[in-house]
Amino acid sequence: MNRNYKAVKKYSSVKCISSKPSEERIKEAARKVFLKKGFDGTTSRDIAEEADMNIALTNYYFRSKEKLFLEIFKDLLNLYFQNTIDILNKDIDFKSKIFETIDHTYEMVSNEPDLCNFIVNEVHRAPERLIPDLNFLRQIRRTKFGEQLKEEIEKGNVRPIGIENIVPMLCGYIQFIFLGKNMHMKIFETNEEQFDAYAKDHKERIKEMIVCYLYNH
Amino acid sequence: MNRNYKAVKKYSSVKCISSKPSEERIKEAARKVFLKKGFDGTTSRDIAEEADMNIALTNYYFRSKEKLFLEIFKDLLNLYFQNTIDILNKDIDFKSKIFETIDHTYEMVSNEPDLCNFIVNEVHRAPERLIPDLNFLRQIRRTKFGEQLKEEIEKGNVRPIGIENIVPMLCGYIQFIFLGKNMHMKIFETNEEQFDAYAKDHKERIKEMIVCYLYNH
DNA sequence: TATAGTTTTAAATGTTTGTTTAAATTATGT
DNA sequence: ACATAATTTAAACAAACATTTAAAACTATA
Repeated sequence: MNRNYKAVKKYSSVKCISSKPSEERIKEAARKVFLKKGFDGTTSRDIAEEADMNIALTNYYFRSKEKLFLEIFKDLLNLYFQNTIDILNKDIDFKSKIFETIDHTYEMVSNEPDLCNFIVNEVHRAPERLIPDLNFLRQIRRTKFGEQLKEEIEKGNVRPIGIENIVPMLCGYIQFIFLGKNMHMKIFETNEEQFDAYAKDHKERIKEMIVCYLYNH
Repeated sequence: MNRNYKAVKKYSSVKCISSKPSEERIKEAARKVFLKKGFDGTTSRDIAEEADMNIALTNYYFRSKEKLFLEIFKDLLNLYFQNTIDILNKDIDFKSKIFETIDHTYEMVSNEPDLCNFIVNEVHRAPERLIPDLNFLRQIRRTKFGEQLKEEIEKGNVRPIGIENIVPMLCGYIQFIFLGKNMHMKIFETNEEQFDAYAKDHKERIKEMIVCYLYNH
């Protein structure tokens, strides 16, 4: 008997294709459970149960819970950052880019409500997990948006401000609203629908506030 | 033998005084570990080790890990909200109150760097834990600051905005900066000292931004 | 259809988990 | 000093944990 066929990648990729559905099902289940419960709160059995598969398969395909987590984490880190970086590099004017970045962040956290909490918490608990993706993350420091910002400041249109201050404004402020969603709903006794309306309104306020701050100096 | 003397509170409080140091030591250790690792990431043995005490004592004094957590959680929820509520009820003018609230939030998260992440994450994972403290939390909806805001809006000084929109601006925006501290330090390759300077600068920007937004309409 | 390659399974591995036990120790009131 | 109450201890508990095993069940192909 030879275990870890898949894990050690001993055989041709052609053969592996046949295993794709199972491997994919585990990843999808793991993604779902990790997002909801975090690494510490998730057990291998949770994942197997969610995927409706034998417990041994998670280790057969991914060798360990940690390695499976790191694959999911990498994907989710991409989902969290990649589109934003792309928008910041787009060929549109400065102010539109501000609005689009805020809108995109709002859409992202609306569509994947646990993503923010997951990323923020897992990075906080174990920041060393970021190291393999550091080069990817550092892209945020060198975007077309950064050049545009510099231009606008030099022209005197926009007040002096660094990229490290403005990006959290575009991405973080609306994220915080969703990070504290449950808290907000309890305090203000609202349901999901009412919260969504509130968040949407708040998003527009953030846009106006940032523009107001940048252009009035 | 009679176990759970302390836990079931069968005997006079005079006797219990002698146990205070131990009970307190466990609470302090638990607070420290829970803050750092969260509920799921903390084991009873972590706490006992941190307190340098026998494992059985956590259950002797608090009956279960869950009950011990809920005591800590209650305290930390208070630390997270009480002072802010007090400031919002203070007898100072509207704009000073805005600045003081932001400054206080900044001090709070500086002094207890894990507090924000802890509250945000634990409430997200198990919002039902808030229920015993709901009345306390709802105080935020009825503060002197709310009345002052209404006045300022009626006078036409400040743009129309609800308490549910303005309080997250005062508390949440600076919190987000600290929630993503590790992420920020990795992306921008800064050390603790540099991050603190950045956060302090950003705090002042938030103040100016909010005032700019509220008073220019 | 025989065979080798691959996937899935039930069962077991040794740890670690939260919690409990009963005995040993310390403190208290008289 | 003594009896009783309270605290602390080492050891054990069953359950849950991540992971591994070896055999069984598939699948592809020659």
